[in-house]
Amino acid sequence: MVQRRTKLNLGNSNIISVNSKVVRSVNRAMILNLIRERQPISRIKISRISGLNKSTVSSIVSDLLNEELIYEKMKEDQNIGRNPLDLYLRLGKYFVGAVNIDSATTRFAIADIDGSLISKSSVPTESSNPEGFVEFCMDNLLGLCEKSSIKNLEAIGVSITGIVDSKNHIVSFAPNIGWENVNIGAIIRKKCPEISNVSVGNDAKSSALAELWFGKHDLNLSNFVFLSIGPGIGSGIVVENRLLEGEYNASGEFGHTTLFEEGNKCVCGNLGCWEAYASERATVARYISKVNNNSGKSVDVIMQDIIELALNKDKVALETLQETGRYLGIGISNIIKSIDPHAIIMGGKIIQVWDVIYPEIIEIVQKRAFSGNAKNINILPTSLKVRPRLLGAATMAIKTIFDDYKITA
Amino acid sequence: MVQRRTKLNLGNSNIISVNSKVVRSVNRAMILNLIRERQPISRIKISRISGLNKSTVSSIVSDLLNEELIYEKMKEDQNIGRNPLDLYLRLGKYFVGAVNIDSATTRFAIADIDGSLISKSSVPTESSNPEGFVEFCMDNLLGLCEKSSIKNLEAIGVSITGIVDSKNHIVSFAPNIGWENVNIGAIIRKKCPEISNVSVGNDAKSSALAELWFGKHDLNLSNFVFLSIGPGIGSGIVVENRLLEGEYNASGEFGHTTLFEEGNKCVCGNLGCWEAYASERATVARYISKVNNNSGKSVDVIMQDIIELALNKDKVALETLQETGRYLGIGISNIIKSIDPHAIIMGGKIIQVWDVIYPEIIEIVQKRAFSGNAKNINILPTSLKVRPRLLGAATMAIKTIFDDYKITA
DNA sequence: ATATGGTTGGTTGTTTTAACCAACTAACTG
DNA sequence: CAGTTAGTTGGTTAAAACAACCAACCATAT
Repeated sequence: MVQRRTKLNLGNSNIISVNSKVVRSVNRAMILNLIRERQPISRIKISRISGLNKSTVSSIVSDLLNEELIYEKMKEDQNIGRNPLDLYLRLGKYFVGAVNIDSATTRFAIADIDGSLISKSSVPTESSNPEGFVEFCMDNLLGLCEKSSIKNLEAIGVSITGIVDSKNHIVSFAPNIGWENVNIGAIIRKKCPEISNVSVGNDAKSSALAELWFGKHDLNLSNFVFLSIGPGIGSGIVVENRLLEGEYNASGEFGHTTLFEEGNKCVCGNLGCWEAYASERATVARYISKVNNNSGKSVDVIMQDIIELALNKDKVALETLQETGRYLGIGISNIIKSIDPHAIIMGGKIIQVWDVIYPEIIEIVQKRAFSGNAKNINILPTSLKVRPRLLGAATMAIKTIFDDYKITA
Repeated sequence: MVQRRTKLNLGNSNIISVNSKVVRSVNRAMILNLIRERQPISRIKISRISGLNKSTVSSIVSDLLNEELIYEKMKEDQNIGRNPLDLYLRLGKYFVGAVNIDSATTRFAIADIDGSLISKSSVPTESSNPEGFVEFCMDNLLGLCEKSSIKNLEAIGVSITGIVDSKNHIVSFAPNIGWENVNIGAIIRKKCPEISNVSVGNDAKSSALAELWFGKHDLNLSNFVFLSIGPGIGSGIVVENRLLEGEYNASGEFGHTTLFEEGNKCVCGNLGCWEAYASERATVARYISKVNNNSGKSVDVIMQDIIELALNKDKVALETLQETGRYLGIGISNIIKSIDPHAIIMGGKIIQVWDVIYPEIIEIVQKRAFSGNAKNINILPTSLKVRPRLLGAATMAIKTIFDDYKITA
C-alpha cells in the first residue's frame, strides 16, 4: 500500500501537498472503490464516471489485476459492439481480522474484503489485565486463521465500548470494562509486528462505518446517524461519508444529553439523560416496576425476555416497549434538528420489535419536525445481517485496504 | 481561477479524479492559504511545512506574484545566511461584496481579501418582492464600489436568516422574511453576469465561517460550534475546518431541540424548545413577566435595554440574564455531548454581558460534562470586531478566491 | 579593510511520474 | 463488411522532484 506524506494540521487548513504518487494513489483508491460499490463494472464505465481517460483507467486496472485485488470476466449478452470486460472484487485472497470487545463477550472474526465473515468465535471478556487480554485476543484471531488455512491478515480492526482515540489506537476511557489509556495499537504491534494496519474504534462508530460500507438500503447513505441501543445508547455520526470523531473522540454521546430536567438518574451521574429513558436498561427497569406494581411480587427479566413477551402479545411488555419507542422518538427528534441527517439507522435487540416501536417513534418525530425537508427523514433498522459492532471492526480493517487520500471540493 | 472537474457523488465515495491541473490547483491553494494564515512567511518555510520541493514552491509563488495576490519584501534582521524574502497577501487589489439580509435590516460591505471591510452601508429589509429586493441589493453594492473607486468584485457573498441550499444558491425557507425557494444565485447572475463567484449561506453558518477564517483566539480552531443568540438561536457547526451543512441544509438547529417536555411554547409550534428559554425573545419575555409581577404595571423593553440595565447593576435584569445563562448552559451541555467540539463560540447582543452569563454557563456545563476531556471545553464570546453575519457573507466570497480542491487523508 | 569559509534562501535545467490524447486493434452485431 | 463499442499502445504534456548552482548574508582570520 502507498506510503503517506506527513500531514500537518496548521490553523484552518489541513495541509497536504500533492505529488504524482499521491495522484496515483487517489485515482487508484477511487477506481478500487468504484469496483467495490458498482461491480460488475467495465473499464469504459469507470472512465465515464470518473472522468479519467480510458487509458489511465486501463493502466490502474492493470495494476489492480496484478495485485489480485480484482478479476475480470467477459460479459456475454451485449447488444452491439465489443463486449466489455466486467471487473469484480477478487475474494479469497486478502483477509482481515475483526475483534469486538464488549463488556461481557469478546467476539472474533476473519473477514474477506467484501465484509463477508469467514469464521467466527468468542470468549468472555477478561478486562482486569488489558495487555494480557489483547494479546490473548490476538492468539484467538491467529487461531481462527490457522483453522481456515489463512496465512496472514492484511489488517486488524478492534471495536470496543468507550471513548477511543482512533488516530493513536488508544482506548482513552472505557468505564464498562474499566480500561483507561490502553494503547491497543502498541500491544498489537508488539504481539503481531508483521501486521502493519491496525485500526481501533468505538463500537457504535464502527457500526456506523459498517452500515456505510455494507448496508443495503435503497437510500444512498452518506449522511446519517447510527444509533446503537444497548444497555446504554451509543451512536456514530456519518457526514459526507466520513465518521465525525469529535475533538476528544467523544462525539455522538446523545445518550447523555439531557431531555428531562430533574428526570431519572442516569449511570453517568446526571439526571434526565436520554439513556435513562430509552435504553435497554431503562426499558427493563420500567417493565419491572410495572409488573411489580401490578402483581406485588418482584420479577427478574432481561431485555430479550421483554421482547419475546411482546412478540407473544404480552400487554405490559408491549406497553413498555411503546413507551420506549416514544422516548426514542423524543431523542431522535433532537438528533435530527442537531445534525440534519438523511437517515437514522438503529441497531440493538430492540429492532426485533420494530413494528412495535416504529409507529411510536415516527409519530413523535413527525410532530416535532419543523421544517418541510426534515419530515422526509428515514428511520430504519440496521440492514446488516451480522452483529454491527463485529462487522464494524472488520470494516475499519477493510477500509485500510481500500482507502487512501481523498480529494474534496 | 482554476476550473473544476465535474464532481460525481456516487454511493459512498465522492468521486473526484485527479490530473495534473488538479494537482497544481491543490498545491497553489495550499500555499496561498499558508501565506494568508502565516504571513510573513518565506518560500523555504512553505517548502518545509508543506513538504513540497522548494523549486515547486518557487514556481507556484511566482504565479501568485504575477497574479498580484501576494507581494514579497526582504527581511532585514536575519542572524546568519542569506535573508529570506518574506511573502505577504497583497491588499487593495481584489475585493468582494458582502450582503447580510436580516429580518429588519440588510447590510452591505466591500471587503478586501483579508476580511477587512472597506466600506459599509445598510437599508431596511424589504421582503415582499424577493427578486426586486435582491436586485436592489446589488445596486447598493455596486454603488458602494463606485464610491470607493473599485472597478469590479471578484465574488459576492450573501448571508441570510433561514435554511439555505448553499450548493445551489437557493433560499429554501426563511420564515422571518417570508421567502421560500428564492434562487438568489440566479437573480444575481442575471443582474451581474460579470461576477462569476456567488455564495449564499445561512447567517449563523456563515458567522461560523467568519470565526474560522478571521477569528483571533489562542486556540487552533478547527472543530467548533458558533452559537448565534438573537431573537432565536442559530448555529454553525464546523468539523475539521468545514461547515456541516446537513442533508437538507438544516443542521445546527439546536434552538429547536426539546429541553423541557411540555415546556414553554416556541415560535416553531412545539413546546420546550431551547430557544424558548435562552434566546433574546425568551429573555425579554422573562424580564417583562418579572417586572410586571413586581410592579403591577406593564413595561415594554428590548434586549438591549435589559443589557444596559444589567451593566448598571439592575437587579432584575441581572437575575434575568443569569437565568438565561443557566438555560444557555443546559443547551450547550447537550451540544458538547452531541458534537464534542473543541470550543463553543457565541455571538449576539448578549455577549456584552459576558461576565454575567459565563459563570452560569460554565457551572452548568462542568456539572454535566461526563468525560474527562469534555471538561476542557472552551466557551468563548466571538473574537470578531465586526458583525459576524456580515463578515460571514464576506468570508464566503473570499473563500471562493482561496479555496479549491482539498486532499484529506 | 578584505579575503574566505560557512550558512541559509532561492533559481535553473534535467529527470521522473502519471495523466492525456489520438490512433490503433479487438470483438461483437446486423 | 460497415458500424459500433471496448480496450491498448505509443507519443505528448504538465507538474513535481532532484541536483547543481547562484545569491546574500555572517564570522573570522589575515
